[in-house]
Amino acid sequence: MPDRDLRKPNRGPAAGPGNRAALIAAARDVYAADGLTAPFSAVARRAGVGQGSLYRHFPDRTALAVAVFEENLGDLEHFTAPEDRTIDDLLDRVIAQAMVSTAFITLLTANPHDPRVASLGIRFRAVASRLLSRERSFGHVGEHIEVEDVLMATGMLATSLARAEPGQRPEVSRRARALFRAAFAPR
Amino acid sequence: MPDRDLRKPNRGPAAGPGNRAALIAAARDVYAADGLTAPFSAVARRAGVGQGSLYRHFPDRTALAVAVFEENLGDLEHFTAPEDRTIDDLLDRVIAQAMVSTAFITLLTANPHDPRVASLGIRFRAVASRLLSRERSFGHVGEHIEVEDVLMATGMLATSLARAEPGQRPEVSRRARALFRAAFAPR
DNA sequence: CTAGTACCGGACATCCATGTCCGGTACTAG
DNA sequence: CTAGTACCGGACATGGATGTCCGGTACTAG
Repeated sequence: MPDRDLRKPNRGPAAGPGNRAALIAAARDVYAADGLTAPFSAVARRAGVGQGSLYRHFPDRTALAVAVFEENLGDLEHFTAPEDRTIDDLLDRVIAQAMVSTAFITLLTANPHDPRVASLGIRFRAVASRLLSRERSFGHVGEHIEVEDVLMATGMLATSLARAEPGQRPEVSRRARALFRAAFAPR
Repeated sequence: MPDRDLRKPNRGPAAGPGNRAALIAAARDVYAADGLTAPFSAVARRAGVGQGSLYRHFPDRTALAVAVFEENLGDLEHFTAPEDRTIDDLLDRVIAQAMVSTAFITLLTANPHDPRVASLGIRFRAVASRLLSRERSFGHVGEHIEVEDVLMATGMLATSLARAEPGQRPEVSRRARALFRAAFAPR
């Protein structure tokens, strides 16, 4: 993608629909660097786009965040598609995503009421549910474990990672993983 | 405590050191209602005290928060003092405090770097450590569990409660408790 | 009573994020 | 070439939080 000419203050409609993609990419960076609560306008600045274009494409921050993390959810769905995936794998993948940015789970847990966010939450729940029912049928997971437990675990895991210093994250995830593995094990 | 005469805009030094206590009490209410990030000035308003007095007694929000939650920590220390207290009891007490306000754990986990907060954290850790070593000696807790695991569990527990709707908190705490009990059990 | 002191309350200046609005530009059609 | 359109960038008005500053009041000492 060649840089657009930034010398003139106003470049007109030439920027085209690429602006939307640029905003999403910029938002991903900004969220990773400063968290989900970073100033909305910082996204526009990072994208090299005017405030107006930002609000034209995304009326509020949730709209943008959902657009960004749609992609994360797609990754999770795709990753857990194979028949032999486990809850452990899911946790791994969540950790991997959280290493880059914890904003996704922050979004899911911070305001699950918003319908747009809720739809992501439902899809995430479906992923967890599918993995859980299969693992239970194999006896790899205790009968007493419910989907809510898996959701709680992923939420706690990601939240802990979000809070931890980046340098501490491997240690945190290791510890949390051990804790939840023990908790999920058949009695 | 009789209400002070609020008709005149300025009451002079008569208010005395009672202002400090009033601010701490007000802060406790405000934190419980709106969380730790409530406007600092809201505390002054709630206490019926001027902005000036607020900043005179507490140069920044951390100073006030530490003063407020000193009391919570004292409660935990006192509660876990008897010889027969367990980690389960500690979790219970944390839950009980979190039902009223989750701001305490929010403070501990949100900025553990501040030396004033860190000193609270160290005392909390001491409480957990004492309980853990005793329970391990009884074989009530797995040998593989370390203090960090207990701290992580309390942090996760309180954070989950903080995020949950107040109506959902009993359910959340029940579920989280079950999870951690299983995780801590001897193998 | 009077002068001095210590402390109080709240106005206010400052800063930052938000969301709107508009002059201006690039493209399109005729 | 010209007129019209769609869209862009960034200035700006607004609102809220923060921390400072000062006129004023209650108490104390002489």
